[in-house]
Amino acid sequence: MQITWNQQVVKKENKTLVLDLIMNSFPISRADAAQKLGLNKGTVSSLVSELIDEKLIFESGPGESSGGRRPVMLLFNQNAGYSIGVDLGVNYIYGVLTDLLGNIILEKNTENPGLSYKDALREVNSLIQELIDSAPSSPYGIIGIGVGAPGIVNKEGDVLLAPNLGWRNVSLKRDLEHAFNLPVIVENEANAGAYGEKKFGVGKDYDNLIYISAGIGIGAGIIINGELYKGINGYSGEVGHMSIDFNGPKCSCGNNGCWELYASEQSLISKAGSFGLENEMTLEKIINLAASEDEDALSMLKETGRHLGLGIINIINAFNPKQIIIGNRLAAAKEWLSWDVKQTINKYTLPFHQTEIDISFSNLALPAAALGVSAFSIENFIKNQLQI
Amino acid sequence: MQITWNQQVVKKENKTLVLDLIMNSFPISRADAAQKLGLNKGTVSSLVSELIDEKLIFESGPGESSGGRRPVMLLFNQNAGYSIGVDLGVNYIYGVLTDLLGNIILEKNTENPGLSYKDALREVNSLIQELIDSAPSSPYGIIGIGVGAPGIVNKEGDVLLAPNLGWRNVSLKRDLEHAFNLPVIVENEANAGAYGEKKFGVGKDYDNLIYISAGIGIGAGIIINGELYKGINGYSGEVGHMSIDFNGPKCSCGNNGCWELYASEQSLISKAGSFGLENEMTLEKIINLAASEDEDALSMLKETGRHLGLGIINIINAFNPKQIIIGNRLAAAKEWLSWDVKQTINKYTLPFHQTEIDISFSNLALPAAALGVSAFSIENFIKNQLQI
DNA sequence: CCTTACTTTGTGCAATGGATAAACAAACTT
DNA sequence: AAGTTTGTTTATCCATTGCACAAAGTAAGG
Repeated sequence: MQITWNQQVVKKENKTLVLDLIMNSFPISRADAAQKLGLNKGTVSSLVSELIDEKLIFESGPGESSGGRRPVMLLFNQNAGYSIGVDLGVNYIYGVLTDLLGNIILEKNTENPGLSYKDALREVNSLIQELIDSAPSSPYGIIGIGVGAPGIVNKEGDVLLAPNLGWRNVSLKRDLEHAFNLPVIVENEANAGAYGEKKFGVGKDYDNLIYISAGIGIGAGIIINGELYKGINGYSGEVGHMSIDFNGPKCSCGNNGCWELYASEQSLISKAGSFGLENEMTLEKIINLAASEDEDALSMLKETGRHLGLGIINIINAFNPKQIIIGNRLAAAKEWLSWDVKQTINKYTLPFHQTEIDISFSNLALPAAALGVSAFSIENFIKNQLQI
Repeated sequence: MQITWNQQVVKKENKTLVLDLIMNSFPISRADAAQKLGLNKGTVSSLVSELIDEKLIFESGPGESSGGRRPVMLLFNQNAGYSIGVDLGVNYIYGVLTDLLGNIILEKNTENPGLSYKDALREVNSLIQELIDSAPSSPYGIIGIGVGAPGIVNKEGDVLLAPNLGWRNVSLKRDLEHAFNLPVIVENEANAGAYGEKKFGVGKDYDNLIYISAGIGIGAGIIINGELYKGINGYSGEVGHMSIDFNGPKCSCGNNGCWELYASEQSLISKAGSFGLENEMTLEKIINLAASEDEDALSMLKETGRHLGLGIINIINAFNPKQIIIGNRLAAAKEWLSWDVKQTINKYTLPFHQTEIDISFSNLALPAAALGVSAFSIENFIKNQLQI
């Protein structure tokens, strides 16, 4: 049995169009919406009155006249409910409570939670509970929880492997759903970041982009036609284990010369060792050294930039995206990486690709991963809400 | 102004569903179609009668009774029109005339046409004209022409660069449209092959696959959710220039250690040189040597298989597809490549990927590229036909 | 300041057209 | 003869549309 098409579907789709328009270009009048969407004024009026009944939008009062009757402006009711987004890091848990437009209402951070799944889950639960407790009252309450996790996540929301946390086959989504009785979405951290950047960050203007999450390891989130592409099982974007040197050193994954051995935070720290710098090196220390013009730090970063660029070239050749966003921890070193990344790409990419591609870095002030998963929850909620 | 939804759209979509069903599972009765699609019997009856009027389907007579009145079976009118697909190779032009189901009615081959664009275009024109002239008469006649070309093709159907033909910036689509006054589609050869395999070949059962066209160079066609993914400009799938060894030899593209320096037909022939085999080596000669158990040929092929596998691992990690199809010239050496390709992938891929992925080779009896572009033309035609 | 003509906004209502359910006729099986 | 299956017909439902219209504004002239 297939999806069939009938008038109910038409109505649902048109209602979605109207709501999307109000969400994206507010305030807007009924007449303006009708004209922009190509729908009849009456149709828009009737859909709008339903949306008002459902408390998803509201009338904000009269707008400016353009030579006739003053329009009644419509606003999306961003406080109709609240969403929670959690970025589950290796040594932190960061959570946000957002309104339905993704504006941050409240943020909470837990440093150095226990590594074991049991401990981490307890911390995540208590952080989420705090966020829930401090949410303002609203028609729909908390509409869902999104979590970004640093590992391989299947389409059922199980974390199959999170090497840096030592987790294997944990049913994170199911456990959280049981704890809170709310819709839960669990996504790979790179996918979450990709969507966060696409909705709220430097990827706002593009619908085809690839977000490179360069942290301890490297992962990628792939946005095609404005939607996350997850592959057949949800494992797409494992570009950290793309080999760029098949004669290179062994990687933990079994392959040789994986990209993340050359261009991740981990690799940068290892390079520090070979440069004879002190042990216990961190990305922050390296950046500080570079800021004070330390020659070794500068050339380590230059090399990392070149290696980042080499992998990005491979990605560009395969996907032909409109934009590449470099995010996560290494984005903090933008100032020292950017030139070498772009130079490498310009030098070694087919000329056709170069003219049109945009290479950007994340703005670290934006918690892209947490906002991305929060946005997923919001979209699910709205889709379900308009279902009938 | 956006696309808006109304009853006409509903009708068009339902009509498409009915026609698709009849195209894919024929013969089928009205009642059966209604049940399978979840549409009302009356709706199906009315859509079917329109499709019959448009000569896209016809009644083939009574079928088997299942305990009551015998059904009237419906068939897709595969002879309502004919489509042309051309595979433009480096030293051949191969064209097919197909019915609307992609069955080959006639094939024509031109060996060693002139290399210059002017010469090749003249040969292509005359081959297409011959196919047109021998098409049976039909309600819609020739419904379109598809061409697969070995090079970088943008979304406007210009061949921007075909290194092995020496073409640069030729407006192939426009020139053919002017010559025949028919809808023309020009696609990259790998994209054409991918779609051909997906529709008619070993990819029939899958909707997420990557076709590796391993010929003189290497390209890939990417099928996501049953549709060709072309990237923002149409340049996706340039995986031949994915570097698998950034310290490796220089490639003509400017990069180092590109995959096609290790795993293409060209590279295999070069390897022959380093093994001290005679000059003027060809893939066919190497295969013949391997068939007679020549040690050098066997180990050359083994190495090529391993190198093929290494690049495929990178592709799997990035895309997480359901299937990889190795096609074009090197597929002829399947017997000597298959084991090493699969072995390499098993050894070096993350275990999650391994369980579910299907690694296949093209069946060379199937002219995938020509059939793929022919299928594109057919789909365009049907989409336009149902537009009103 | 008032009047008049014109614009723009938003609602109400009949018409349109496509899907649906149910009744029904035709054709077949048991 | 009774029951089944197929395909058509008919009345009904429902969402969009176009148009009329009321409400609420602007602009210009006296």
